[in-house]
Amino acid sequence: MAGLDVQTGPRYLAVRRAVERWIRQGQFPEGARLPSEGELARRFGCSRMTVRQAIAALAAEGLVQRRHGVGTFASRPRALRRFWTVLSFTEEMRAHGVEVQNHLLSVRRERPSEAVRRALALAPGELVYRIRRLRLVAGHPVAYHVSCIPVRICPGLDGLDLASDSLYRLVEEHYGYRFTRCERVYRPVRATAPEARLLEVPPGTPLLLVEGVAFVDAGLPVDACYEVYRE
Amino acid sequence: MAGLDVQTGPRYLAVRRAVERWIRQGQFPEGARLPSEGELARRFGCSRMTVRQAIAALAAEGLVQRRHGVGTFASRPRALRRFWTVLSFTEEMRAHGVEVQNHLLSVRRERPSEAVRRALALAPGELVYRIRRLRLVAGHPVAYHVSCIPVRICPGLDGLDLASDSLYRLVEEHYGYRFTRCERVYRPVRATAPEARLLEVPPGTPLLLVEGVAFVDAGLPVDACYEVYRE
DNA sequence: TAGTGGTCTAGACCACAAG
DNA sequence: TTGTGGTCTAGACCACTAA
Repeated sequence: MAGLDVQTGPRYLAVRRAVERWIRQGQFPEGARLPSEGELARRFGCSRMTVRQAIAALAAEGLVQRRHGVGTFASRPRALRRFWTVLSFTEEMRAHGVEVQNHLLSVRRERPSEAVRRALALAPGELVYRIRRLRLVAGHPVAYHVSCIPVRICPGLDGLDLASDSLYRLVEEHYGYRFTRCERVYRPVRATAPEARLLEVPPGTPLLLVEGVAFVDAGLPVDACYEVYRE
Repeated sequence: MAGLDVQTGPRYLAVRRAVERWIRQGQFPEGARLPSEGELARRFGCSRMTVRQAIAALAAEGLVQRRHGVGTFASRPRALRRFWTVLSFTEEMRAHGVEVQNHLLSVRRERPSEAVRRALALAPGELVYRIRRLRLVAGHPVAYHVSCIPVRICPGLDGLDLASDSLYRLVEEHYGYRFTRCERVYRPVRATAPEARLLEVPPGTPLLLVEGVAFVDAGLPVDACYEVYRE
């Protein structure tokens, strides 16, 4: 009658399944308002707290959105955008509800290393901005990040607000590029002395090294980066 | 007296802050059992449901682990192990509390494509196991995955239970290897007709393509994989 | 003002794990 | 058997939003 499953198990899971079915089968298309919690409780013949438990699970999954004082709305299942956002650490963490502080250690015009020169296909003698940052979560350092970006491609990058915004977003907005591809290598390393100091771990602690290159539309390599992660 | 904040706001947030502080400051080191929910309710002068709301939030964050019938235990903020587990989709999803079903489409001994042959540094004429799988979350396909593993390195792989376990875990356990490095390329593609059919999207839908090679200790390439993700 | 979600209570019984 | 977390109730009042 109310659409509850015949299946056994906790009542809130039955409610959850029922509401999920409504949304997935299109009875509540994206953006539509669901019945209020009180109404659902009445329909399913359970208490409002039980309905809330079901709805909370769906909200955590991204299948519904709750708006205080307004209602609960059908939404899209967010699936696995995680991999996209490998491109942008800051945005990924924000999407997970984790506050990230980017502490800018330094940004300098430098002569690139041979590896970076090759990765970015630079002409001999060409300079890069070398951007060193520390990523902090809840005040604790979690990663040390070095990006190298050709001065020719992003002139004046050192004058922008690198501390507070996502580097990739900044490059996209100020220089009109769009990152579309990246290559990454993941491998374990042990913390060097300076890395250990920055990340507040003993030297030699196992870290994850991620090295990579990010490309924009035309296949142009724009960022050669080096990161080490704690944990 | 119970360590509740002076700060304003919902009571469950005060409880949450207090318990979080206990753990972060080491009063409950990793693995230690926290007071029971009833005990916490008594200490904080609130109902058990309020304590549960606080603990649920910490559990979602990974700062505590709950074990039915046993207790609640301090854990490590999981920080960013995400990147490690790029190596194993199944394990990563499980760690996030998402049930993944691996639907085995086929596993066959095949002659590899030229690209795979190069990636795996195969001798001419060498064969690979080509493992085609569909990843399902909540019954819906989210990714199509093709792995190629040299028959020489993992003989008899086609006889193992590829459907129910993580492929990498299986290889590590049965053949004594340990995956330590992987290379990945991420880029957007449009769904081909067969991919569209498998992932239940219209052909041409934007997908994320991840191509890569995974290596074991000695630097030996063991898996050349190709995956496309919805969304 | 009316209706919504957000918080909270003081109980209850069940399922699970371990001694 | 004991103690834990898991589920559930039938209310209550608050905070927010929109009419």
